[in-house]
Amino acid sequence: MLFKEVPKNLDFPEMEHEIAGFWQKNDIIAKYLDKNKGKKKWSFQDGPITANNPMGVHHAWGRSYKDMFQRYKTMKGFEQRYQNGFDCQGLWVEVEVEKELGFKSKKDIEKYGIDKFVQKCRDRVHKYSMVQTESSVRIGMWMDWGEWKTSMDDKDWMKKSHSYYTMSEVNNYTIWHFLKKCHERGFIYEGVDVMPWCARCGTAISDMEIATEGYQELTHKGVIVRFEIIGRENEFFLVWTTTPWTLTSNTGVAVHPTLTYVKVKNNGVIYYLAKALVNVLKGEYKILQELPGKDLLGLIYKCPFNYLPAQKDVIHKVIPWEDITESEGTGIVHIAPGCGKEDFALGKEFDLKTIAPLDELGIYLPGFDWLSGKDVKDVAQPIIEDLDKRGLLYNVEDYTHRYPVCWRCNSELIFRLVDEWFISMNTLRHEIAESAKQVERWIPSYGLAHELDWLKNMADWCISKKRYWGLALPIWKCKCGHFTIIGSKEELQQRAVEGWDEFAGNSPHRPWIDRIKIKCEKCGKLTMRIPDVGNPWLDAGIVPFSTIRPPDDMHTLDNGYPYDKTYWQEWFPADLISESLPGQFRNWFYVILTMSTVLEKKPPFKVLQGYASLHDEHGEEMHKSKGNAIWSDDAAEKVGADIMRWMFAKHNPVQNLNFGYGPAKEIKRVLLTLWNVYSFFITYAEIDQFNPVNKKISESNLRKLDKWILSKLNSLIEQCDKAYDNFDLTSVVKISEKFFEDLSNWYIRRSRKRFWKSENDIDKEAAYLVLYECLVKLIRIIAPIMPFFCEHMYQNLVKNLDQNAPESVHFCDFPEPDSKRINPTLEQEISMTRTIVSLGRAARNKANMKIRQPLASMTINVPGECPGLSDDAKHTILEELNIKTVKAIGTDALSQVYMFSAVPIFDKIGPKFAKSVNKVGQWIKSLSHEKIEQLINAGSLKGTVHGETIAISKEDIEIRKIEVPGASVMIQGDYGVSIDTKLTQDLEYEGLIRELIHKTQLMRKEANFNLTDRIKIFYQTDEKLKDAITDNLDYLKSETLALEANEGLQTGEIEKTLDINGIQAKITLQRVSTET
RNA sequence: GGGCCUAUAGCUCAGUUGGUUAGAGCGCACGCCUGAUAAGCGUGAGGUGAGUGGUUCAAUUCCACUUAGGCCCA
Repeated sequence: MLFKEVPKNLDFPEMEHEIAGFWQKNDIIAKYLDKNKGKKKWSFQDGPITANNPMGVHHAWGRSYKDMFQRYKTMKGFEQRYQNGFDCQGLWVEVEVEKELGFKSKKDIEKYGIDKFVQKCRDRVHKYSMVQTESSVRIGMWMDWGEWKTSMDDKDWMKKSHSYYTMSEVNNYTIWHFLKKCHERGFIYEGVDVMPWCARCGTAISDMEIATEGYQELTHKGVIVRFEIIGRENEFFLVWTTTPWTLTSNTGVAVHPTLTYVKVKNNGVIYYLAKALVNVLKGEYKILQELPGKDLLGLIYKCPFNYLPAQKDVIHKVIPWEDITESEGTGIVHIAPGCGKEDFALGKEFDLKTIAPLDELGIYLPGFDWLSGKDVKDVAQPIIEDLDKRGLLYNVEDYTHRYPVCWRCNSELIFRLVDEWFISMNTLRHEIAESAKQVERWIPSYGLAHELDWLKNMADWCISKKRYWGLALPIWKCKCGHFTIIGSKEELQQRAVEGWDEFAGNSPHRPWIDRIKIKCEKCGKLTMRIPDVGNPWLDAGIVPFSTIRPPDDMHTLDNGYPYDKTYWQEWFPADLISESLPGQFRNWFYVILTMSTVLEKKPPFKVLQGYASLHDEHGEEMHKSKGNAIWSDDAAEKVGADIMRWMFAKHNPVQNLNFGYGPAKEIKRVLLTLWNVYSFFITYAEIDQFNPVNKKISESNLRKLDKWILSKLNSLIEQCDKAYDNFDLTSVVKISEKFFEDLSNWYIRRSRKRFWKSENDIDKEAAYLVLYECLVKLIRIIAPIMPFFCEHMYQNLVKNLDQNAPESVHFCDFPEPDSKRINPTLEQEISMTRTIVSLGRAARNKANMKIRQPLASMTINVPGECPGLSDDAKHTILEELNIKTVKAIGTDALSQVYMFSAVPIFDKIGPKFAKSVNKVGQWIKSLSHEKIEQLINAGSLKGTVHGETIAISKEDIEIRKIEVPGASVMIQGDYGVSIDTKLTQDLEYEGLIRELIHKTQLMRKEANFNLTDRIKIFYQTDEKLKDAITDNLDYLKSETLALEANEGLQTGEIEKTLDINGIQAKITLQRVSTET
């Protein structure tokens, strides 16, 4: 056996497991990683995946891109780092561990012990990084994984894995270095701000984190409250809010200075509100006065909760605010600077008092009377009742709006005044924008505009989190107010006055790091580290600096940035990053640009390739809670990794991808075309014992068809190379699929007889060699996209025969196109031939003439500039269409098959002929072809209708072309085909015989005869078919392998009554001999 | 309110120096092939290219505005 037999229908997952076994057994991945050592470098920077859960199909999408780009560059001979990265620290891991342990709040964590909790977080990362590595390998992602199946109590597991981990010492200390640089430029400050806050997690949620799923449609109480104006009797502001709990901290109201407000009398009371919003009033009202908002400025009022101790001595003012809209509420906006972001900013600007009512778990602080100690979640209704009791409630209604929720635990966020640490973006934002502009290419190109928009609008970066598992912010703050930022482990050791011994040997995490005390530079007192941990985007943002270090020594502090930049410089900046678009402009892209700008004043990547979101097959977002999420492993086992990868690559990355098993089936069908080609080749090459080793394609033996497919093949190589180089996988897939189609539906279909014939001549060998060439080149083109499938074919087609060939298709170079083979003229000729054939089929379809019925002749119309049809092309067309001759070919060949007919345009002839219009219309319809030609040539035509002479012009009629009887015509552009549908007796008889042969073959199959069994045919039918059989007896016998065909009835293996083009025929088949 | 993206067949989407007649897959209908066969192939129907205006000899393509949807920000 030359080749391994291949199954007719490919089971992708099964094949992939077999190939994965082969790779493992022969250490293929390691050899692949080594292949280009010492050659020119191409640098890919992996954005870390959070090692917190199994991989979803959305991860598989992105990771497939990363793998495909790197594989292509490997085939092009570049040395790469193949470094994968895991994101480890942050709230998302904590939340999962809390769930595991059944914790409800931060108190549970403190009770459990921070050290144990942190260890649990570490373990989770360890576990899921292994799970994700396995899933990545399953989908064919070849990275430098190192040793990754480590036991949970292996202390060195992180070193054994070659992936980077953002919780590593190296990563954390490099962030310290960055923060110190920021501090040296004065960017770091501790600020008070109102932040979105999750009371369950007990932490601020940064702007960056309120992502798409950070909002939910929620219903709250919208209340309208009366604010009594001081110094004006019986006059009130009407103020609307959806967060009654914030009324306790109200210190002002805002009006739009130029909008029109009204003073109205309603139920005997005077109210103020925006004119456009008077429909909120209940009952009758009378407008007493219209006034611009600015006329209300300077008034003071009684806050509804002025009895609370926290409100003591507060003056409540009216202030201007231009962002007020007339779309909802009352146009007078309640301002609580301690409970809202804009409120806080306005409060600062207009010197309002700030009252912060809640502690970090959302409980009212002392000073709020009956509310103190109550949970903010539970106070809306009591507050409304309290207001009502005191006569201050004007109205209350349900109000549904999009409201921010915690993106991890789904709790409603509140806005809370907090002390957090920030990096100021005042000057930095411009520098980052400059870096962004230096990026060579954003794919898609709108990326730069998008990033710049974010940079223009973003707030200062809040880097602190009041949590446990994360970067220990290296900030030691003294009671005197001074703070110190430590930039490295070394510096920490030098500065440590207490606690170093306890800390040494641990990673720079809580709680160990918190033991260390240093001396305040200013007052000399011992100071503690602030308890906050870092925002996790610090962790991911530093990786262009912290992770580019010698792969055999990833964890030594001083052999990489910033101590020893030798290795780092060879790989920085990255040639490519590839990540999901929607969130990353304000996340990863933003933070790596920021950190790189501070550290190196330039962008850390040259090209960014981004992609949209993955949805389910109905276009819905995937959520675990919704039940429509799909794990990568499940998808791989169900449809196969290569099918997923092909689907991913085919998709336009800017669009959301709808992933599902339905779409996967479509992909499989396309790939089965290629599989069928391969399986066809194997089947026949095996029969003929065709061995391509040491054989070369000889130009002189090639047919036109061979030259054509070789031209297509080399165009394909050229175009795919270009597309890959452009990171445009969509094009690679689309033009490859077109090639599968050309190869299968034209090259093989037209070449079948060459493979079937019994003699092994040079023509047959040429066909084998050409098909072989196409297959082995093709698999090298698409190997980066379908590593398993291509490996399978490679092993069977190449390695199986040639021990000197590279061990794996993934060690092969990307094919070089042979431009001499590319022949556009030939490609055009075949394309023309195929167009004509398809028109011929359409014409047959229209006339209801199946291919089996031979026809006498056809006429072909071709465009003027076309060089005419070669004999070869003509022959192909006739054979494909089962037609005897071509009657005419030319630019005007179809003129004879059409007749003109005219249809009156009544709009035109109506006014001309008034009452006789119907008669004229009939006359027009009856005009002959020749008369219409006259009309066309002369522009007008005279005639007699009911004794009257009339004249019509060209414009009065619509000219239609109709086919002459006996022809069926199809036109497409300048191409046209007319087939002669008239049947002579010979043609009819031949058609009958072919129908009979076809049905006899079906009977042979049904009777389970072997392909080579000889038979006898007995028939009983009418005269016409009998004549037809007599006339074509030899043909019938040779096609059906019949020794005899006789009239009469006999018993046999199978007997049937057939319908042969409407003629009944009783047929019996007898088997005469059988070969085994 | 500002920025970005999108709008093409029932569905999912292609379509560039602006140029005859806007394409594909799926689905649907009809059919072909029967030596790749629990496969393969073809043909057909289906479009006022979201709307309006502009630039141009010519606009799905360029520009402006409007509408609808999506994303980001305020």
